[in-house]
Amino acid sequence: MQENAEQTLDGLNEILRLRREKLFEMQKNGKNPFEIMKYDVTHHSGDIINNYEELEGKTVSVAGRLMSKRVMGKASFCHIQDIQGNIQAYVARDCIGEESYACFKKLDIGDIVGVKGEVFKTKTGEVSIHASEVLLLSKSLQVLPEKFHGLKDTDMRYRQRYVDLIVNQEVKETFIKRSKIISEIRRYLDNMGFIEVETPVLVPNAGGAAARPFDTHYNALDEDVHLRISLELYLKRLIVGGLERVYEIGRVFRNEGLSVRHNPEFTLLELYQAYTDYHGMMDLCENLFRDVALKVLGTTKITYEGVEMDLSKPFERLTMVDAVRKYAGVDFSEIKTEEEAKKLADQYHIEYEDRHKKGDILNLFFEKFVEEKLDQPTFIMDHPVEISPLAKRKPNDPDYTERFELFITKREMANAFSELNDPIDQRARFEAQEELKRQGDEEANTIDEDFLNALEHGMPPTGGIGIGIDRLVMLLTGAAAIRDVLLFPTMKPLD
RNA sequence: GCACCAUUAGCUCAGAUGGUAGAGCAACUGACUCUUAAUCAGUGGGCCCCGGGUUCGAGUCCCUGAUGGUGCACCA
Repeated sequence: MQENAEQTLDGLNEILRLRREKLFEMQKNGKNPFEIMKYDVTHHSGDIINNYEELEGKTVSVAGRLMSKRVMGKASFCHIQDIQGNIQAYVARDCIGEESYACFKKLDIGDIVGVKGEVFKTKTGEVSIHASEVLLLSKSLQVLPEKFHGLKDTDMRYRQRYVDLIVNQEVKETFIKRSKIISEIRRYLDNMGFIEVETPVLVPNAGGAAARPFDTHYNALDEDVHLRISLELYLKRLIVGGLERVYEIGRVFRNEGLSVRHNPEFTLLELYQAYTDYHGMMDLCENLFRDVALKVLGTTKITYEGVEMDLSKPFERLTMVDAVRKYAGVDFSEIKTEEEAKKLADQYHIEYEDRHKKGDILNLFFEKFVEEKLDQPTFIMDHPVEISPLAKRKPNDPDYTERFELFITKREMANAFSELNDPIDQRARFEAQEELKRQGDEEANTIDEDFLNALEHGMPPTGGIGIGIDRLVMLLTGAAAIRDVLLFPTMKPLD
């Protein structure tokens, strides 16, 4: 077996060949690093550095990746990297023995090692471990990127995230922060009496949002199925079922383009709360953003791409009609018909399609003139009914709905409604969506009969909200691209 | 899907006007018992993204294609 392995050396470049040869040499001498089963780790790097007073002179053992090595004859320094960061070790021949020191000198950057020794400070004041033992725990056969410039090539950073995580510390911090954000959200909602649920990913009817789904086939039932595009319709069924407060943090899939803020699979939080409305959702959303920022960052003041904001200040609340009036100078409250709206769109050189109605035109004005202005946290409220097939109408203005979207740094961060619970109106809205689909709108919803059946059993008045977790993480970590907050973003295969 | 830009050593990058492919780090050999982008001396390392074309000659110019980045479109 080893002979086979050695034959594979032929095509390799010099550096890779040498590392494999080192490994085979060790294996021949009965020191196969891959036979090491465990190592007794007593401390992590950061704990030692932060608790130096207490640990000085004590013996500790750490384990991690060898990130640097400076050999000065019979004594050396190296850095070991673990989950918390780096710690220096001082390795002297006279302390670990001649044979061990010879092994140490053969270690490569990237090897996994265990170091045991006393905690001390060097002349220059760096907290270090005075090694009494250095063990190779696993061999690295690949070469890490250069220590000073690191790995910059975005293609390789995303495809080989493990390397990115090893050499770019801020990447590791981003993903640790992402994890904290999600656990703080869970803690916040759990404390409010929400229960976390899981609903189907493979669905016969991909509804609850305007998006093209991924299609696949379930062989055992010989049925075409889709990957979900939202969580909405199943969570509302649970409100009908009496669970009162539910949420799900889950992956959804939309068969659409990639961009700096779009990935075909992304993480959505949706929650539904019985006996409240979209005002309740606005308060909840605002408080949630604030609380998470405070817990994870220790402050509500953040800067994203040069935009400073303080999440502790009340978020601006503006209806879509008011926003268009404010930023485009166009007053849709005076527009009564589709014809008037389209004439206005012509004047402002806004392109629309035949099937667009008054509310669609208002939304086009919003997208063209308002979105780009919404840097500070702003709730845009009361969307037209045409673009809100799952939201309750405003009782005194049935062309509009009790809906809001939260915008921060020009990006939609959340979308919420007073949930439509009238099954007859809901059926009519679905039918309008199906008509749009017939007219060529590939993102329109289709009728979900079982969901309608659920509504017919009676759904309490309910507020619901969806929050894009990836974009929230981008905001709180300062990440410029969604790919920087996804461990393994979607990439085109190389072959 | 469209436009523009990029792709050169393991990594980060140079390579005017077409004329034998370069640096730093990493690696290898040697020296060195408090270094830290260690230092000093020496050595090796390349399908210049793939494929065509122009040319006496292409990393460089032209055309296909691949992958990535940015913007647009779609969308959250």
